[in-house]
Amino acid sequence: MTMLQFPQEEPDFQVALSTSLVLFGFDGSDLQILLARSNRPPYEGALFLPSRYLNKEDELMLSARRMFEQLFGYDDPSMIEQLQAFGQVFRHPGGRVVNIAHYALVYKDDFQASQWEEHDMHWVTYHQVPDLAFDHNDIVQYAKERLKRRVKRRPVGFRLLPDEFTLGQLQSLYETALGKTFDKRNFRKKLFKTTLLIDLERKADGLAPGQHKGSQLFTFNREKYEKMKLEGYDFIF
Amino acid sequence: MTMLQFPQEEPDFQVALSTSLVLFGFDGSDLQILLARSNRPPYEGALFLPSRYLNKEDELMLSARRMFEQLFGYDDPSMIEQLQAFGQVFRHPGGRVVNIAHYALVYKDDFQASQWEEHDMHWVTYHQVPDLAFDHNDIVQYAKERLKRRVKRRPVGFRLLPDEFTLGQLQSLYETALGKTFDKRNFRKKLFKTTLLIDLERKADGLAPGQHKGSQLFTFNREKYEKMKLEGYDFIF
DNA sequence: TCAAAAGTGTTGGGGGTACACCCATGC
DNA sequence: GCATGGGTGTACCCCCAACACTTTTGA
Repeated sequence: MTMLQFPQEEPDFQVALSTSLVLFGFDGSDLQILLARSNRPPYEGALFLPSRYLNKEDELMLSARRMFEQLFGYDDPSMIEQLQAFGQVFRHPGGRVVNIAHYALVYKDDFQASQWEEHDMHWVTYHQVPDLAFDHNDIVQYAKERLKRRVKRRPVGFRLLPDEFTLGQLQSLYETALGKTFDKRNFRKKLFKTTLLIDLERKADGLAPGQHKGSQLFTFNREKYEKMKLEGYDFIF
Repeated sequence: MTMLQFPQEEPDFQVALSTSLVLFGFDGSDLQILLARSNRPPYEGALFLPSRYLNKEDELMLSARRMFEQLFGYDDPSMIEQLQAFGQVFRHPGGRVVNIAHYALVYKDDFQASQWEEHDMHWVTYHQVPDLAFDHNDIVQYAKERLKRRVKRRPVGFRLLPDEFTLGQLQSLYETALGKTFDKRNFRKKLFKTTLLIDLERKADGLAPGQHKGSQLFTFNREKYEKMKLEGYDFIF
């Protein structure tokens, strides 16, 4: 009880780990979060975050990566980040389960729609997350705050957008994630100043979701961003 | 393996949890981190963060709070924050141990020195953390980044300082935590603008550690800070 | 023709940064 | 007397915020 030394008393090897994944997606207009609905008793009908157990020998991110791969068809660990451990998890009849929550940003077109129907998975809009099972609302809340911080410091927004996007889409994404509105002219000036946008010198045909026909198309300057990351940069929104 | 549903296969109740605590302190001049040295085989001589196991029924922060109480003689959970779970922990012969790391900010005078000698605990300066056992260097690194973010957004620095402090102490703390230097005049202007400092209209007697005799003494305006927190505020350093 | 989104410049104010000298204290 | 830290004001520049109208498109 009063030990601060190694080796201490014996560890208590009776805890299980689960992972929940907060997936942020962008459908062209709106920021969304992926939820699943249980189709089996006793939780039938309940909404929750995509979740799995970890085996005791698994690396902490493994379940999140497996889920990601299952939903998207490929494995890209660079998109997944740990949030933190949540201890107030549902009481499993078998014992203590601690949830190590993760989040990831995705462009929705990558999705394997077949997976979702089978598991009754749905996107809900960022502002309309309903009551979830267990402590998953807390996790979503924490993930939103993390996203906010990330969007402020890094141009992560580009991860959510399709390769070619309009400034209207970009602004709408920033406004949702940061919870405020921007003046259109000032927003554009600020973004251009970063020199991270490449003007594709083409206009949208209006077929892609969320793109207004006639809007100028842009893409993200990845090489420049990589160089800026090496040099250290200031990007505060 | 491909389940995304509750209930899933059975959880694996064979993991143990430990907690490590990164304690940042300020001795009047320097930012420091508390380390322990093992005095028993097989880890004898190794340096590590103060750490404990969690019992399976414990709330996640409990061990961190107990350690804090043991070292300081009182329990103040508002000072402790979870960092995240670290999975690459030392291999315990008995099985998998996941470390849920926490950090806290303290003013060193609160410390119960008797506790330390018994457990061979020492403050090391922020910039001179040696090689630690297990993955504790990773945890320290993560904690430093978290501290940096917190210092930028909240006036947490005041938690580390004694009730009465000089502007020199405050600036030195900010410079260490943020890893850069500030112009003295600009630093003062910026701090005064926040109106979070109260001029005590007294000068330091030079007896308190790190205080230059003759320096003006200040204290932190807690009421104002509480009000600002409610209203939401912008404090970016 | 009407509604919704795109596109486009200027101005004023505030905040950040750069910069130098004198005073008080302790050794 | 010398070194160390304390204390003070100004000028410039950049960035941010506020602000309105015309054009294009689709319904």
